[in-house]
Amino acid sequence: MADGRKTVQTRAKSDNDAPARKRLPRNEREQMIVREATRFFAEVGFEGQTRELARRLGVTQPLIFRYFPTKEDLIERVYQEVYLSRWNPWWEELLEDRSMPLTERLSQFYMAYTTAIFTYEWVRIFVYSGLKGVNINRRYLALIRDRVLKRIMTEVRAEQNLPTPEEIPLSEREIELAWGLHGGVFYIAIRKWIYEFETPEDIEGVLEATVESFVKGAPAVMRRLLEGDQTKARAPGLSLDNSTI
Amino acid sequence: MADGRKTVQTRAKSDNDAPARKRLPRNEREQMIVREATRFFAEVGFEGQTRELARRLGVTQPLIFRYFPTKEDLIERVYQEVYLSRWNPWWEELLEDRSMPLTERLSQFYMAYTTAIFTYEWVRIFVYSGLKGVNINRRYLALIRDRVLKRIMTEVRAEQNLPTPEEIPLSEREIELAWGLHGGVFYIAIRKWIYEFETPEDIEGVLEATVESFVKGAPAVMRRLLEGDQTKARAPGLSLDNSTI
DNA sequence: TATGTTGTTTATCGATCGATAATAAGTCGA
DNA sequence: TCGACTTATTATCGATCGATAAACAACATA
Repeated sequence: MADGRKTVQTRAKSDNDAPARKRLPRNEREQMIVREATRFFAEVGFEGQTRELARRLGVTQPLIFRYFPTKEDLIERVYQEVYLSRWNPWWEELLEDRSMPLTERLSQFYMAYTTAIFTYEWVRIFVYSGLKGVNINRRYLALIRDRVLKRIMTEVRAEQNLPTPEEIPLSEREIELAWGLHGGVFYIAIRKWIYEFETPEDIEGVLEATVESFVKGAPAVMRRLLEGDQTKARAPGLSLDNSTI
Repeated sequence: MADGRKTVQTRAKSDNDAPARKRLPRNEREQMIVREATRFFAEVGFEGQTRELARRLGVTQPLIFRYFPTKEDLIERVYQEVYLSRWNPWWEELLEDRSMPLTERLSQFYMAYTTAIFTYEWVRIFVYSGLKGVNINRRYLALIRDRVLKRIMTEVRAEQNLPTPEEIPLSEREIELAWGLHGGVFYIAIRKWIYEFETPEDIEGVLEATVESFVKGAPAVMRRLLEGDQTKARAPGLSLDNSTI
């Protein structure tokens, strides 16, 4: 197996599109490794073997360890590559731009958000690192909660002329309503990248419908919650309440 | 390492609660292995090593292979253990029991559903097998779509006196609305078991609020969709439409 | 108590893992 | 063109993996 390949080994595996590869500048080779490692670990998980990664790179396995002291260091770098600076501060401004209808804002936000992070690499590495128990995930969810969900619920309250969070703090139940929206959206990515199940080709239309349903459904629940009905009793005549006609 | 432990090895690891263990009946030992393997693989993934599993069981590693020819066979058995017959046919009847308000039905369904499958083992093994590309996940999601989501949307249509699926088939967009609800609910389990993030202690209340929001929000979107407005144009005056007052 | 059956352990194999050291080869400035 | 520097490969180590075979020990039966 190591016999007939020796002469060919100065080139890439010969079956692939990989170009000639010898002796790249340090930065270039490093980026190449990180990029391929990201794809590789996203596909097979962090137990993926350095030899297989090297094979995909068209280099030998010890070379990886000339760029990253340990495999764990490489993984850490992959985390940075995936998570770092995919967050767009403009999203937060967008959500509270009241010159625009709330439905429009939410649709635009989720279009921008999903466009940014609904990728094979991001979603799978996020789930893999979550299963592994890495801290990044908890920090990220806290970010979502504080910068997105709380903003959304604040805007829904404003839209309905309900008390501001300064007057009456957002309840856990209200945050959970927003989690319902956000989770429903993210579950599209899970269906696609984790379970490889069918997903709509027209994401934009689905997001708009989901957002519209949320904006029309959540306020009624919030009003009920804010009116002090914290019990588990269903409000009577509930199914009548939404027949606006 | 194999020295001082020899005499102690007839008992369990001695630091744990594991009782004396020698010479169990075949069935009993087999069940014990499957149960511990389920917990073990749910925790560390299917790359978890048979030696560590054996250590947790308080037996030697080769013993596992006297009950399961290969590790893959054991994993297959774990799949069965986790997925098999956790489906309750009564759920389907519940969803279409029109003597009950729809909100009530959906709340009861999701309470029953989450009680049945929101466990550490189920959720994590489901995600692990999904990442692995196992077929079970796609089959399961198809089950959810056909037996749950389509039923839900059929009932929402009936509630709103909209055409039945026999008259006008359910559109992909409507199914996606239901996926939004379902995904939002399942995301609670993901937050808890995959990301180890905070989740509400009062699941029932959250489910009721989420369901109520869905039942009040989805019909408006569906009416718009069924009235032929399939374009991406937002309906004018949308944010006014839901102010029922 | 002797004996056959079967659950369990001991010992070990071959493959594969991350990682290291030594060597080869490409590149650039003098 | 030659030597210093850097990139990359070869060869290999020690640990660990799933799996096998042989020896051991508990239990039922006579």
